[in-house]
Amino acid sequence: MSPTLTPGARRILDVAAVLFYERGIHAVGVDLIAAESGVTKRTLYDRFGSKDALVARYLQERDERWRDAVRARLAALDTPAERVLAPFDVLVPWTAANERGCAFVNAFAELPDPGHPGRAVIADEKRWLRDLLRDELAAAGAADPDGGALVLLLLHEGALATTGAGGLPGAAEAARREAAAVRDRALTR
Amino acid sequence: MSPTLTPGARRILDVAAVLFYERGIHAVGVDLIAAESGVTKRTLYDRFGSKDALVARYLQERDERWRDAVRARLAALDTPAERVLAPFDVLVPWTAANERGCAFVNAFAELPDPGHPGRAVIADEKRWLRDLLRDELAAAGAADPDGGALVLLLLHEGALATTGAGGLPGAAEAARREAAAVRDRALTR
DNA sequence: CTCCGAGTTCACCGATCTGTGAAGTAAACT
DNA sequence: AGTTTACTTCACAGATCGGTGAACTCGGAG
Repeated sequence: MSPTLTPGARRILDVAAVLFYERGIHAVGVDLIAAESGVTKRTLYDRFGSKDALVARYLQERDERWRDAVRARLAALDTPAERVLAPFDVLVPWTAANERGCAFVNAFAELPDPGHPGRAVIADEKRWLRDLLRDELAAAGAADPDGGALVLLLLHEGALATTGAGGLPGAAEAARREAAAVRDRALTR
Repeated sequence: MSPTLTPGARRILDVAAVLFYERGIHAVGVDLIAAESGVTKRTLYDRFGSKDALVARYLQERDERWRDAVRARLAALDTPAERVLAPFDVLVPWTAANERGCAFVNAFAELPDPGHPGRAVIADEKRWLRDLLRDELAAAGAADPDGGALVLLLLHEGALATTGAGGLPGAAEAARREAAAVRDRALTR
């Protein structure tokens, strides 16, 4: 999938991922990214072309890492009912390690232009999760997979927002508990 | 509380509110705000002191407007059960008019410095809503007002995030329906 | 030996950023 | 008449922004 980054490009992307998430996209300049990567700005532009493209790559890689975590959790779960909660299982440790909320929501806040290459990545990420929740609910035999998936999505996104801007570290656990209750109601009825 | 803004300052704040929300805080410069307000940059600094202070004022005023809307809704509701849903009643038209998500979550994404004057406003806003939900649940006789308030908060914030970055305009209605179900369970048990 | 990819150094571009200093104007208030 | 309030004009500062051009080094592969 990704055409094997050069060592320098790898470092740039790792540094950019941390800085963009921790400090925001607009607040972090290419000069800082280059300096922190032990690389010149010239190399950054030779590898990525533009800051916008680098931002898109950052979001893309973060999306991949998160999907891999969800897929890994799914692979460890057998019963359809358990599988519905897989994203919430991942969410608990994820929010503990990422206290600045959802990187995609944050990026959305900073990228008002719908034509920005990063916007497509954001849209993909949200759609992927919603589709996954819907499919798992359907596989578990829920009466209204679409409606249920939307409610679970609300809880998921709410937990991310609430751990970030809300400053409530326990939000993910609460979201997981409530998600289980929503699932049970969707299955028994 | 607010010491009656001068006409110029009023225009500056109105323009800044739109631009900050639509395009982001870092992306909007003071030159643009001044120009769009029909005011010179000098006036902007004479009235507000700094961009950071202007940002804080923008958040503060938005917070006040939103609280007023919730309080107005509360004033029109009688039964304790209805009152619990007041923030969700406000949320439906609010999200329809503000398609770029929660201004406070967005601002949080752009203001990583905990010392920024805007951060206190963000924290206040979230706490106010959580306390209100808790108090209304308690007044309605809920068994666990704290736990219930957190779940309702998750749905509320989830709806805002999902209408914004998620691009799902119907999220607020779904959140309101689910909030009603959560409330009913909290009251009957 | 030669070529190429990866990365370096360094100077530079034009634009934009927040913020300030000094002086002047017009109207309203006392 | 005098003072205050609100705002203007204009020039300027210092930094930082994203992005580029040209030439150079170095190691590995053919």
